[in-house]
Amino acid sequence: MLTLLEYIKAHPAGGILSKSLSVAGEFLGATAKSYGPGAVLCHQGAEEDRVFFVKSGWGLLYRGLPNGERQILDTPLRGDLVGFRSAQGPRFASLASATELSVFEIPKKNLTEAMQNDGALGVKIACVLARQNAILAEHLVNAGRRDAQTKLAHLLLELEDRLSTVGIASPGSYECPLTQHELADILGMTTVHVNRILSEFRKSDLIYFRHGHVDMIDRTKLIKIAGFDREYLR
Amino acid sequence: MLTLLEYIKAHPAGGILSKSLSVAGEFLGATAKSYGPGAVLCHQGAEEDRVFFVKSGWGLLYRGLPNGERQILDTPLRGDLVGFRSAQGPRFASLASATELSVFEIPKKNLTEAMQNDGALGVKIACVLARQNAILAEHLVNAGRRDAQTKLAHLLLELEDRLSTVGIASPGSYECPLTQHELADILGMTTVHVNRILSEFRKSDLIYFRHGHVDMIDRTKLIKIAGFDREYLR
DNA sequence: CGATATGTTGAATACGGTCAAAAAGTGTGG
DNA sequence: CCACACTTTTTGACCGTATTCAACATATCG
Repeated sequence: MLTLLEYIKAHPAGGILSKSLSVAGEFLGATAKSYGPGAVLCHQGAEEDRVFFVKSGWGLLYRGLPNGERQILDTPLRGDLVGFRSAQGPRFASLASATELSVFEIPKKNLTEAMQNDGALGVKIACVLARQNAILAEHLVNAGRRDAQTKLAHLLLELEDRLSTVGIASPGSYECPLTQHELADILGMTTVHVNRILSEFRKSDLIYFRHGHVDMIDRTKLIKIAGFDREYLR
Repeated sequence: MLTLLEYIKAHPAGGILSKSLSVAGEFLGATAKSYGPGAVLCHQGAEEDRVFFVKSGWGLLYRGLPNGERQILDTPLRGDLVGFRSAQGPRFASLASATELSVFEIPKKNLTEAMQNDGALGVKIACVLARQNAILAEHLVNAGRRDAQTKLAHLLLELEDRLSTVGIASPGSYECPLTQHELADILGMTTVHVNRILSEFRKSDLIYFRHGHVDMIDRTKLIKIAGFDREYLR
C-alpha cells in the first residue's frame, strides 16, 4: 500500500508503475474519486484548482472548437498527470472519462507547496510533464505529417507501449475502449476514414481491432509502416 | 544584470521577460553561446546532456521522419527552455537555429540538482514545461482540426502574442524570419498552399506577411477567423 | 553580377472528406 | 428472452481541399 507521495515519486516519467502496486491517497489533501464513462471531470474555459492523477481507466483530454469539432490531445492512462497548468486561470482543455475512471484529485496549491519543500518531487513532476511533451509532440507529427495508415499504426503502437509500461497490455494485444470516432479525433481524421483504414489492416492481416480489443498479427511490419520508435515514451 | 538563476525564476511560464533585462550566465555551469542561422544545436537520436535557454533569436525544434519530411514542433523564442527530457537517453527532436541564436547551455544534471535543493526552481521549471504543453497542444489542434486559413491565422496570432510577451513585437506587427516552407512544416501543410493562403490574406487586406515582416491589418477579423484565445499562453 | 534560396502561379491529381443509408452491436426495461 | 432505442461500425457514391509537379519570378547574398 503506497501513499500518493510514494506513488508519484516511484514511477519514472509518468507511466511506470508495476501491476501489483495499490495506492492510497492520504497525502496533499488528495481525494480518490471514480467517474462513470462519459463524465466530464473538468471543462475547458472553467477555473479549476484541481490536478488529477489517473489510477485506472481511460481519460480523454481534448480541446473543443467553435464549430463543434474537437481535437483529442491525449488519452490519460494509469499513472498520468492531468491539469498542471503554468499559471492561474481557466483550463485550456477538457478532461472526460472514456471508461470508468479512477483518479486522485489534488488542489494544485497543495502540490506546488509540496514541490517547494521537496525538490525531488519537483524534479519528478517536471519529468512527467516532459514525457507528456514528447507524447504531444508525437501526436502532432501524426496529425501533421503522417498519412492515414501510418498515423493509425503509430497510435496503436504507442498505446500498446504505454499500457505495457503500466502492466495492462500483453505483447501485441490489449483492450482499447476507444471508438473509431475518438480515434479520428486523436489523429485529425474522419470516422469514416478510420473505419476504412482499420478494415484495410484487417484484410492485410496486419492488425485486428474489434469489439474493444486490439490484436497485432504482424507487429514487426506494423512498426516498420509506422516508423515507430518507443524511445520518446521513456 | 541578472544571473541565470534570477532570470529563470523571474519570468513566469517560460516567456515573460521584460525588454530591459539583460542576463548573465554565471550559474549552474551555464555557457552562453551563439549560433549562426541554419546551425543544428542538437540532433534527434543523439545522446545529449545539455538543456538550452534561449536568450535571443529564433530556434526550430523538429522531428525528422524516415521519408525526409519533418514536423516542426515549436519555434523556441527568448525565454523558452528546450531539451528537458524525462529520462536519460537520446533526444527525440532536433534543435536548429532559424536566425542567429543565442542560448545558455546547461548540463541537465546541474539543473536537476539545483531543482533538488531549491523547490521554487522546480515549480518554475514545471510551469515552463506546462506552458510548452499548452503550445504543443495548440499546434496539434492546428495540424489536426483547423483548415488552412484558420491554422495560419492562429499561428501568426500566437507568434505575435509570444513575441509581445518578451517585448519584441508591437501590436499587430512583428519581424518573422520563418520561410513559407518552415510555416508549412509547423502547420502540417505544403509550401505551395501556405503561399496561396498568404496571398489570399493579402488580397483580402487581412494581413501582410512579406520580406520577413508581419503586418496585421484587420486584427479583430483575424482573431475571429482563427478562433484565437490567448489564454493558453499564460 | 551570378548563384542559390525563396516565393509565385497554373494545371492535373489524389487523398481524405462529405453525405447518406444500412448493418451490426450494446444496453435497457418489460 | 425479446422489443426497442441508441450508439457504433460499415459501405457506396460523390466531392473538395490541399497536394503534386513543373515552370518561372523574385529576393538574397557573397
